[in-house]
Amino acid sequence: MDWNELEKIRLAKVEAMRSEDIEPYPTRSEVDQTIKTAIIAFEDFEKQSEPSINAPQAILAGRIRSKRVMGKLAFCHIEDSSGRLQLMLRVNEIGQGGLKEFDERFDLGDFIQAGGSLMRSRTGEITLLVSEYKMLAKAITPLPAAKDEIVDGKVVHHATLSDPETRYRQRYADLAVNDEARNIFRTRTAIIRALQRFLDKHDFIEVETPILQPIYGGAAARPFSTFHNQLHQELFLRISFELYLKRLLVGGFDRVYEIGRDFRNEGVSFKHNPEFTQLEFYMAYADYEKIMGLTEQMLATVCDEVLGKRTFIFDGQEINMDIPWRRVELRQGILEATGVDIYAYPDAEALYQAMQKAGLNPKEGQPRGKLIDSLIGDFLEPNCIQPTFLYDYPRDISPLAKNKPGNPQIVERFEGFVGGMELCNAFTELNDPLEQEKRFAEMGRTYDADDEENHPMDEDYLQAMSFGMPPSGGFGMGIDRLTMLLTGNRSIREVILFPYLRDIESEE
RNA sequence: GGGCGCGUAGCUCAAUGGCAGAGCAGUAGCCUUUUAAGCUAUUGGUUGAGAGUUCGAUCCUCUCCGCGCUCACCA
Repeated sequence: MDWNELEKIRLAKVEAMRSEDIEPYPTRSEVDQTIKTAIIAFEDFEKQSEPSINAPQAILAGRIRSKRVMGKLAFCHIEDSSGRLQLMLRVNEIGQGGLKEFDERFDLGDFIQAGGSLMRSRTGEITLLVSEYKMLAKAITPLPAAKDEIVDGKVVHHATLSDPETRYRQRYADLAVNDEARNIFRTRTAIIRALQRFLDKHDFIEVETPILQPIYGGAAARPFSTFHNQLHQELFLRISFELYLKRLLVGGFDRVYEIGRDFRNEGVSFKHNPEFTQLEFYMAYADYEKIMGLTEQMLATVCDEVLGKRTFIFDGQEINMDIPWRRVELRQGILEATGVDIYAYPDAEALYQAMQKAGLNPKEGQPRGKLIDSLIGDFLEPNCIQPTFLYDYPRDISPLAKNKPGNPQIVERFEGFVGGMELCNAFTELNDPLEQEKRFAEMGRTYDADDEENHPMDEDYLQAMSFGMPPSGGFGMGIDRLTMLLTGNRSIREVILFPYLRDIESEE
């Protein structure tokens, strides 16, 4: 490794410690509690009507985040994942040598273990008066944070790491230094737990299905492909879980869900990561109406449990997740927004002409479904700031959804929009194997033969359907998007620990 | 992939076609209740990479790399 000047100075400190038989990376620590438990213990001690003479003792460990040495006395703050605490080191307890050692060998970013008794400093801050300490792990590279200040209990950063590229590439440094970043991922975990609790409570079971698949499907997207060396077989990374989860409905699991990673070989942007996390669930004997209700309930519950309230701010707007959501029939929504009645134009050419007449600048050569998709994206989605369901979709873009009785052109499908973003997608599942086979074939005709979004015919899936699948409702939702909403982030990179970034060309 | 913008010390940022600066961090001191500690002194740069214009380029031009925003594709 190439070390810079600051790092060489710290390496010299490591050498100096080793030369005195002090291990800068000891194998074990004698920590006996977290910072949080120590603070609580001290507060309890103070509350006693007749305080015992001896203040609570603690051996704590954490990363040094600030350091103030003044002659015969030093303060520093250490941080573990439970919180932050001030240490006070005095020659009275640790001697001249002990303080000098701390001053000369310990830097911001180092992990330290400190034992002593808890007290309050003159300014009233709970502080560990240190009687013994040791290095737990020396940091060679300085953390990028300059300094933090605590104002009214809130940490204020001064010139901290803010360059987005460095924050994503060196997420460890970002997390070590930026509390807000850590909180985003705590929230993300809390969201997933809340979803699992909700679904578990509703008698769903969580399952795992293959990520490597011989045939991809369940969504319109280009896959990543890979190769099994020994089997000499091309495999795809899944683009959805749908087809496998529905096989489980055939198998007799009436309520299943999976939370996991999907992979789509598409453009990368602040909205799109090549791998992203989805929740899909399938519920036997439910239809899309029932799923709509469950969706409202589920997301309201997640808000309650994660945020403690139903409202949050996203992109400057307060969003209210109370039940019920606004419901807009797709045809009606498009008619009101653009004046185009999609039911009046049953094929791509007619719809294209109508859109052109309405001055909407449609793209040429698109199948009808894609044209309708673009109407949704351009004219409906941006206006769905408050939670909204669009429902009843054209069958062209929904090959796995069931027809609405009495209207063969429409399927029972809805999408949920929040904050101007598509959040979820659900439908009454098509369970007629013959109809499904027809739909797969239709897709093959609709798209060019070389269109990678073409749904490959999945014979085994049809085989499964032919055993009989109960009438069911299915649901899919982007966890990253939900996290973006609930943490108020417009960029997906803020809510993925290690977002995809281009390789930096090595300078060899 | 297209368009626009950005890239300067470890971090956050200045600056100028003429010797590249500040705060914090670092280093050496002083300092026994600080918390952006303070005071004194001080180190630190291939200005993203490469080429061009120029007496002289960090600045102007071009190419490349990366990031951000945006459009396209999608979730």
